[in-house]
Amino acid sequence: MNKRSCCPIACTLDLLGDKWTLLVVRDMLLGRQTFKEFAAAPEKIATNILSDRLNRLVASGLAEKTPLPDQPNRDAYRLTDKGKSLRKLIKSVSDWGLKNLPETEIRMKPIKKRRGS
Amino acid sequence: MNKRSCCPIACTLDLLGDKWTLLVVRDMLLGRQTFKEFAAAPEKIATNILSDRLNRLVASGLAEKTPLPDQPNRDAYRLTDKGKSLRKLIKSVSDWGLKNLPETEIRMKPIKKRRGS
DNA sequence: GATGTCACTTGCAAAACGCAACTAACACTT
DNA sequence: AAGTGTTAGTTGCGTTTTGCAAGTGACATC
Repeated sequence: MNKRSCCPIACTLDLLGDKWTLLVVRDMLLGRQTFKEFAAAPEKIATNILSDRLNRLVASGLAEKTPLPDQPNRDAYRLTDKGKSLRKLIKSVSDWGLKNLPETEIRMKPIKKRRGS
Repeated sequence: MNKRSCCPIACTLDLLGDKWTLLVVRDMLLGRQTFKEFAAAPEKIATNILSDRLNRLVASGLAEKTPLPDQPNRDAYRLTDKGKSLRKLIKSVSDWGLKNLPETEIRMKPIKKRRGS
């Protein structure tokens, strides 16, 4: 995508500024790894959008896709270090929402670790 | 808009999750107030989008619109306290961009205060 | 009276989104 | 071997949102 300006806010929004990308990153931070797990989030993302967002995250170096060894034709999507560095940003978003938007609460739980994570 | 879930991240994205809203808030934090000033940002927002985003910010209580006393038919858009509380979130976005995206830098300057601001 | 500025609105084409249906690859059951 | 189920998508298509250019109305200035 072409940059709109050199502003770090504008450039970050070029990458993450939509309604779904950060939610996928949120789920990755909570330990979710497979297509099915992301699709099971309470927001009900459409599968074509999810597919697109996962590909973009990989293309931009925020996540990487690796085959799950024990299950054939299944891939795990995991955050790279660059992707993990979004934790603070997401915390800020979450904190602002909790403080300023009524009826928001944290309900999603981290997933227990699995082999290879 | 209907909430997608009770997650504070999802709800915040319902409000701010697009490519333009946070840039307008950024400009407001830098002291910009009028339609023309927002339209002059380096990202070249289209006027119909700008008009829509200003109305949404007012509707959601993040900004308020007041007539400029000295200039007829001109309005100033200013952040409410709720809107100003986005400063930390925007700082996180900016910090992440500066650290992780090449060729980003802070170039925009705060505007000198004017009467009534 | 003509021109310019500001804050929009309108029209229209292009892109993104949302939903449902479909497919390919493999596993599991009978 | 055939049928069923699960996973991870893709495809089609109608709706919504965006982007761009042009137009409008109110006022100010020349």
